[in-house]
Amino acid sequence: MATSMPTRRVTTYDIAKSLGVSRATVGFVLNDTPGQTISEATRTKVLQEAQRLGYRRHSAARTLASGRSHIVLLVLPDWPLDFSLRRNIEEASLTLDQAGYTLVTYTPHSSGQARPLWESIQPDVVLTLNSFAPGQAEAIRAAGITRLIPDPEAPPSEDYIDNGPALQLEHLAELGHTVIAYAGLNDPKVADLVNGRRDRAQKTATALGLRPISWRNINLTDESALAAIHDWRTAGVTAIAAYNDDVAAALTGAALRGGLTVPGDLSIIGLDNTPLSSMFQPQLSTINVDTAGLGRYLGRLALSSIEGTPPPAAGPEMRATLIPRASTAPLQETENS
Amino acid sequence: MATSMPTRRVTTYDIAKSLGVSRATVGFVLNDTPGQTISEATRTKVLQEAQRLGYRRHSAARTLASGRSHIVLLVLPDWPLDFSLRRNIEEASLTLDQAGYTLVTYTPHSSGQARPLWESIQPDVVLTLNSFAPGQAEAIRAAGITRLIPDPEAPPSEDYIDNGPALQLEHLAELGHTVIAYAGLNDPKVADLVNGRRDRAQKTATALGLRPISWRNINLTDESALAAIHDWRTAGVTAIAAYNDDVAAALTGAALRGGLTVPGDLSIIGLDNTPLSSMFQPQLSTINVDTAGLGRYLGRLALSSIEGTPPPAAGPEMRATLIPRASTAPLQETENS
DNA sequence: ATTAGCCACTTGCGCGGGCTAGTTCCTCTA
DNA sequence: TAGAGGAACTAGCCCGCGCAAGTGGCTAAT
Repeated sequence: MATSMPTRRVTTYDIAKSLGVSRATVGFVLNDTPGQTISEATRTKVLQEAQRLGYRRHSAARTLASGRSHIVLLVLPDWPLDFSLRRNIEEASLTLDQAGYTLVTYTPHSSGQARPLWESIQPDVVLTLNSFAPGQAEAIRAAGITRLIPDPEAPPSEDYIDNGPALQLEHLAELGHTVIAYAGLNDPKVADLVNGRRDRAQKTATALGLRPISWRNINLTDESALAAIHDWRTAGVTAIAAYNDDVAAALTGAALRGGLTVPGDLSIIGLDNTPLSSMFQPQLSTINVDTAGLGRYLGRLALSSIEGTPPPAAGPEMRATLIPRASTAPLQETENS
Repeated sequence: MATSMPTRRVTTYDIAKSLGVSRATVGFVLNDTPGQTISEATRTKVLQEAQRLGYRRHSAARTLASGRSHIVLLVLPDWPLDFSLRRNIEEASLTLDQAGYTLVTYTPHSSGQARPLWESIQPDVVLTLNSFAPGQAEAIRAAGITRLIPDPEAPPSEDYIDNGPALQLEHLAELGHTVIAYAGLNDPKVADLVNGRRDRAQKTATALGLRPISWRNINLTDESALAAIHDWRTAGVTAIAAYNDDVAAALTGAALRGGLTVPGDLSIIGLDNTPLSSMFQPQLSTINVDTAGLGRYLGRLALSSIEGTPPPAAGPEMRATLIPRASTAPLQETENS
């Protein structure tokens, strides 16, 4: 094999020349440019020739000429990419891809990457899952990017996804529990999320006329979980809403090893509907979040922002739903220490 | 505030005009173009004006003109991004950044993203940590990218990092153990890694004149770990080398809960030197891998490939080192079933 | 006196493709 | 039979920047 000399890349010009048409025509075909009429014969000729020559668009040239990079940047927080998040991203990516956009994910690292990614690739939109860190939105704007989602100016619309904690509380209340605790995760990286969910739970409790829930952040260890359970038991707690399924699992495991029964002595409900939650013994009641649906929604949100169309309606399929299983049960009206 | 009319972006032309110099001069200053002599006065004038006008380079135009995107793409496998991997990436990113390149990470998702990232952003190099999946290298080449690391044509140089398993075996052998088992992780996503390390361990055992190690992949559950331990104990195994610290922790925990002592009855050594390993009780012997150093090395490797300079020497600081702690001990010459 | 060479720049082409403003040809009326 | 109108294209500018090739002025060497 000859060490393939730097064989120039195939351009629209090559296609045009070899077909005896103009570059513009080729461009129109390749982009399905609206408002252009191209005969079916020419269209297929161009497409075939492009295929034959192995044409691939030059994204940089396209970006330069059109002013749009067709790249959507998703700024991720520093949390571990768990099961549900990955599904979410994947689905958003797919949605965007179908519209000709590419999703790039990026985690700004603390140890100061000098040139943030949004400067290097000029995305059309920058997304984030929670909200932009202080100063971050300004930095992105300064790089010439005008479309940020969620809009840093808009008030935080906490409401549109995270109704999971509300469902947890409603479920437990419905089972007759009145003394409920909230178990967060003691990890600074997700502190914001934990606090957000807890607040949501607290509000729901108030709305339901329950007494204010007591909360505590635990580590995923037996000791930590047991200590929390011990305190809550002495305070008369009969049900726990957990930040996520991992926390619920830790609590349930600790409770069982500590000689309690679940849900007999203690009802515990998680959130996320991870595969683990249904394999656990007892199977954990939890909240299912349609991550795939959320991902698609995020993708459509980005598209609407780019194309200036009205934002997609948040479909009901995206609301969290309760998955009652074996770790929650009606309050037993028995001896209470 | 006037809804800032679409205020055109600042270009080198603007700087040049406002300073009364040519665009080229501005470009030379902004890029420190070698082989060009620019007076200090002009240089600072240009820099100041660029600053004042808020100039930011247009990456697409730069890519188009120069033929290089200054982007390095790191294709990640589908594993969870654990502690050490993140450090690794971060360090590589930093190294590249200092040379004016940007590292973008990307995980191809199974559910078929239509347009892989390397087509959308035309990176100068595509890196991967292990090796390219079958067909992947060809796909990348087809997109016009010529620089792949590791070179798919080169024979796998298994040797340059993963001497960790060898160290594990040597350590255990040195302590007098002769019947040693290897515990992998039963997760299809990391199967290649597991197999690679196990092979490495196996080879070392042979080289040391030990009898072939028996191996088994476990899940991170008590039952799975206990079952493995039980079988190995009946086979006379006195020491276990684990795929990583998590596996070592699972085994150690299970052994203790199963009534054995570690390292009294069983020596166990992990790999990765995760924070967990030193917090465990007993503290786990493990292998430290200089992930930060490896990250820097990867970055330099990419740079050398782009700039055509000879590849960096793999410094000794990148070799794995043994961290002997409390979970391994000399073989007890006692009753052996 | 001529030439060579350096300094500090400038001119201008081209990267690949989008897109506006034509142009040509054909068909269909009145 | 002219003219309107549309279908099916083409010409050519422009995007912002890199870079090769120049350009005039000046000094140092032949």
